[in-house]
Amino acid sequence: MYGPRTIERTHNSKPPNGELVSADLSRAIHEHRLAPGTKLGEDELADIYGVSRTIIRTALQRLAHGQLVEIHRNRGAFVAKPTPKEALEIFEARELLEPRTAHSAALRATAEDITALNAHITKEHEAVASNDRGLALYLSGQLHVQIAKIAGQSTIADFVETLISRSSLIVALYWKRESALCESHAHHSLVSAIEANDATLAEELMVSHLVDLHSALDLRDVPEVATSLKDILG
Amino acid sequence: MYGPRTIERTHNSKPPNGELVSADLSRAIHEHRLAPGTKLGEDELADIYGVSRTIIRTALQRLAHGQLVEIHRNRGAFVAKPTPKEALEIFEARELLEPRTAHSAALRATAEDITALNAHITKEHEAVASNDRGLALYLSGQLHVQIAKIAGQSTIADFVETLISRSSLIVALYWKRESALCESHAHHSLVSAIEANDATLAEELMVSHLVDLHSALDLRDVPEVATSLKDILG
DNA sequence: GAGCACAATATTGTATACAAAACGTGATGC
DNA sequence: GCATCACGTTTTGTATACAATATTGTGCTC
Repeated sequence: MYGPRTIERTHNSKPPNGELVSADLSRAIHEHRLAPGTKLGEDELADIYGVSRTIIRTALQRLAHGQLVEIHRNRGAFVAKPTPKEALEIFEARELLEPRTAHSAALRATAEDITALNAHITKEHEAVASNDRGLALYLSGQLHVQIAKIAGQSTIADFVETLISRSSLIVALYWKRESALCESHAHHSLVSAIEANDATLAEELMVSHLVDLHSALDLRDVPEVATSLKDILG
Repeated sequence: MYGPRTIERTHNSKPPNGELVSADLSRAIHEHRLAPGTKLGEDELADIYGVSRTIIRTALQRLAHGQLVEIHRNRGAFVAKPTPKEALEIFEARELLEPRTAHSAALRATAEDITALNAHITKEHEAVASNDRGLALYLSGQLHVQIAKIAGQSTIADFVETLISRSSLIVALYWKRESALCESHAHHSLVSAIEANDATLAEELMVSHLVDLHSALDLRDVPEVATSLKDILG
């Protein structure tokens, strides 16, 4: 089992459009409520969100572009399942981009940025404390996104955002130790370095943090989590 | 004037789907047949391509995700018009990613890769010789994409691809000298370095090539190219 | 009973119909 | 003369209907 796989629409008064639906699905994937390989049927989603397939379709296409879902023609949409090779590439890309964003962020961070980062860390702690593994995972990724945005290079921040999203899938598939998110410490010292405007230290901490994450993956095994039998036996 | 703004569908037997339409539009933007700011009306495009608005819509959304077009809710889709700030960011991102791809490409290039690169260069020369500025521009960008793909990091290659696309818009808006594409030389020496597996040289050549391109832009002026009067006077 | 052909079903792809929002035009009032 | 408002037109947003393709189930043949 893999925990609840339900998607629930938040009870907003307004009918959701494609953007909202994709955001909601994206969040569900981040939080591991939707496992890699899960089929995302259009009619099913249309029922859940109370909209027509038109909306669902645009949402799925949006997610497909971010490579969070794979769309196979005439076969439907599935939560993406990065291969070990792709996983490796994604982490290599992160190791290329993120140290630089940490460096820039340390140089550019304003007082409000620092406040926001610390608030974020607090929320992370709360999520861990209340055993909400999904939320903790999501927030953990979002901290990296936030740092990239502070760096003030929105183009690269966008890239980092997609890498973080896909990393969530990778964690779902290849994470080694069940002990899991002991990374709060890393995040805390990273934010401290940014707060102190110590760019070099921030960069180094980011490198080692990413190496840590990377080394906590087991990319040698082919993952067969929650997939069709055909994939396993084929 | 800005050259012909027509979009023409290639006479293929099969009716085009969203992917084909977006590829066609993308190419038209690359080749500067569609200027930044041009409105892309759905009905108009549906007529041109002989499909329903459904297809056009998915194509436009796809392009919007790649930031080649901007979609304003209830107002329609327009060919994107990067600001000077965005243009700067895009070139900074290229300067971060592409030297590394050139380096890796030099190490990894196979005989077939080299053949393809040289064939590409030949096509570039032909385009320049036949005064097909649009095609020359397109091919010029594609060489960078090809190098990124040879580097074998598909994630980063995707990033480079979007950066190249957007660079085409930037050239349309901010290119300084009309003399233009004297870069054939740069491409030729770059490919030679890759062919010789000289990674360090390839990286250096890429850096200087990008600096060259970058310095050929005039990012201080706010561009008002081919826009509606309202934009200018608003 | 195994394998295959074919029909029934379900799901996606595309086109169209309808609703809502923005735009343009022209009349009206100051 | 200018601004403003109201109406009609145009264009986009959403839902639904229909077509095409894949999947599943059934029965036939060997």
